[in-house]
Amino acid sequence: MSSGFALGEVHVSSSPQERFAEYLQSRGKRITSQRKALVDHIFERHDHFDAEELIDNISGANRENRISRPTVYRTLNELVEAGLLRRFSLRGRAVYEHDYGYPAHDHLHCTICDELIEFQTDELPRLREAVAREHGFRVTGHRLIISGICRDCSAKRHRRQSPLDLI
Amino acid sequence: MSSGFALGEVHVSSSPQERFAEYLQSRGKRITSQRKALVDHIFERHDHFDAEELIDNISGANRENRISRPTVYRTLNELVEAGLLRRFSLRGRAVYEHDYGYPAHDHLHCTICDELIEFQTDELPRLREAVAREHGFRVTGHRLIISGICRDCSAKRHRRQSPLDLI
DNA sequence: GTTGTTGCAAATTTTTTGCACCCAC
DNA sequence: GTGGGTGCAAAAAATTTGCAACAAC
Repeated sequence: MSSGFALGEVHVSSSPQERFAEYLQSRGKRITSQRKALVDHIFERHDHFDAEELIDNISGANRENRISRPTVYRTLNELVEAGLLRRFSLRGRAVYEHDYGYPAHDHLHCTICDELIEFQTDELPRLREAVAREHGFRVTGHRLIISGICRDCSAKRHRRQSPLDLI
Repeated sequence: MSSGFALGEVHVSSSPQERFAEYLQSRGKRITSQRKALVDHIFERHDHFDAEELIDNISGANRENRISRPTVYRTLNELVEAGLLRRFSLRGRAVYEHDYGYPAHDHLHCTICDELIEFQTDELPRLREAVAREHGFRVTGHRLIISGICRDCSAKRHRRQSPLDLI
């Protein structure tokens, strides 16, 4: 997926690359090859990942143009700030997912295989607002994770589940 | 609040101390002064805390009978396993709350003052089951955190909110 | 007395930071 | 050319573990 940072183009429904470029420019930050490579890589496919995974994948793909661990962490923070990624915490470590061009959704988390399954319901926004109104709370977001055992793991084993349920 | 580990008593609606004692016994684990002190201290009042807070409080109260950091962590894990505490993650570190004698509830999290406000709704369990059924998922729990700005912080400042929204 | 527990120190894991060199603007 | 970025190594923060002394059973 080649994708330059086309700037000065249409400002409607831009790509994540363009959005990130706008964000960087608006802050006087620079568009570097590392940041380009990371955004491209991250938005090539939709799924959940953590910093370690990203570092491994990037290093595996571009052996000579590898990106350092600190830079990956710094860029992930910028992408969250830019509103392109969402971050949450699972088993005590940060997990990221696209927050761009993807409908709001929540997750089922299998405590056995660690898989995240997305689901969507229109009841949440309603509930969110109702609760917030009751408490004079100004909502900016929410995070719902339903934990349990997925269909596959239920079928595979009938052993005890992991005691480590750090959501 | 004095509270021994009265064993062999009624098995209905026992205290957290009793419940923990039962848990320990059932696993061949031992009832030690440290574990007693921790359970007593934790269930003296209802609120949210993290490991560091607990260590500070315990050390402040019992200067001579202080409890080491590793023991606090180990006991917290046991209390979670025993079903007496729930653990989740906020801003990248583990937060605990009672899961005993306290109705199921969820949280509003103020990203400014970091306060947790509890709320309760009977819609969640319904929603949870509906979603789970749809995905062949066996639910063991859930975690909903609605983030935003609480009434007080809204009143106090009209500045920007914290960019660090690691839920 | 046996076996699990504690405290210490050290290791691990995840993430951040200081700094000299480098590169986008 | 200049100010922000990168990579390195090292620090920080949170949590876990190995082990010898110790205490509950």
